[in-house]
Amino acid sequence: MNPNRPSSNRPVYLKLRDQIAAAIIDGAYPEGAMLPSVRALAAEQGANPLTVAKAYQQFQNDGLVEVQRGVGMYVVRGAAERLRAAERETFLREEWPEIRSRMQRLGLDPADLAVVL
Amino acid sequence: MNPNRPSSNRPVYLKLRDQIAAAIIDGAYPEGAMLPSVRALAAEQGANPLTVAKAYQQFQNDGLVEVQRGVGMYVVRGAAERLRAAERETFLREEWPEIRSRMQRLGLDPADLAVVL
DNA sequence: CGAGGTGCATCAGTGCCATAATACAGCCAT
DNA sequence: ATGGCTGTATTATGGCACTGATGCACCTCG
Repeated sequence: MNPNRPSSNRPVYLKLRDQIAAAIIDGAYPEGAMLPSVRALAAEQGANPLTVAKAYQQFQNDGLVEVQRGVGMYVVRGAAERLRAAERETFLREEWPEIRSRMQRLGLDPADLAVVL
Repeated sequence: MNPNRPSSNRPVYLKLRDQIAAAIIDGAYPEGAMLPSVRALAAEQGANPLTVAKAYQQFQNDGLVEVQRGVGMYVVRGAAERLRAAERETFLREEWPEIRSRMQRLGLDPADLAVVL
């Protein structure tokens, strides 16, 4: 009834990007470590290597990942914290206001749902 | 830096749909009242009439709006509450879990942000 | 010097979205 | 009845995002 913002029909490269970002923040990809190669991650996720590359792209643009051509991509020092700070900033500025007003309209209170975990 | 879920580059017909839904829930389009005509709303919003029609489409499919051919479209009795209930349901089931875990990863607590209004 | 692993550029295909130009069917007030 | 308002169906078109297949440039290791 409501085709709103389901993560399902979201572009694959964005889902991958979120997933990788989460892995970096959580330390699943530690700083200094090498990321899975585009082909490896593509095979694992059942996606196209180029789609994975597109997901990786932003991280190197933002300087969170260092590319050694012919070798691989490595997580830069301080990437986790920088990434978290940046994501937090944009979340609060662009996403939360809409979510907040939307919940308000629906008669929901974030404080009540906070405990649900 | 983060092209995540900006309402900006969302399809027009979906933005219109959300906007109309909000107007119904808030009572800006009271029950029994006639909605703006496709052409009128299109002109006002600078969109194409067919795009507006596409936005209206779902509401009649869901029986929240009644069409009187040659006259206009009217908000059905009980539409506001039914709409709110449906949106609340899908929000809690599909959107909130992701938001919740995302905030958790970023070190944010919904309860803290609730007061900000 | 190859072999096999990297990332990356190029080109092509597909589908959704939005717009446009008409045209039609129904209702209503003048 | 006629003009003017409703929603709707049709067809075509341009743009853009997403995905995909292929091949090339680069590096490391044995």
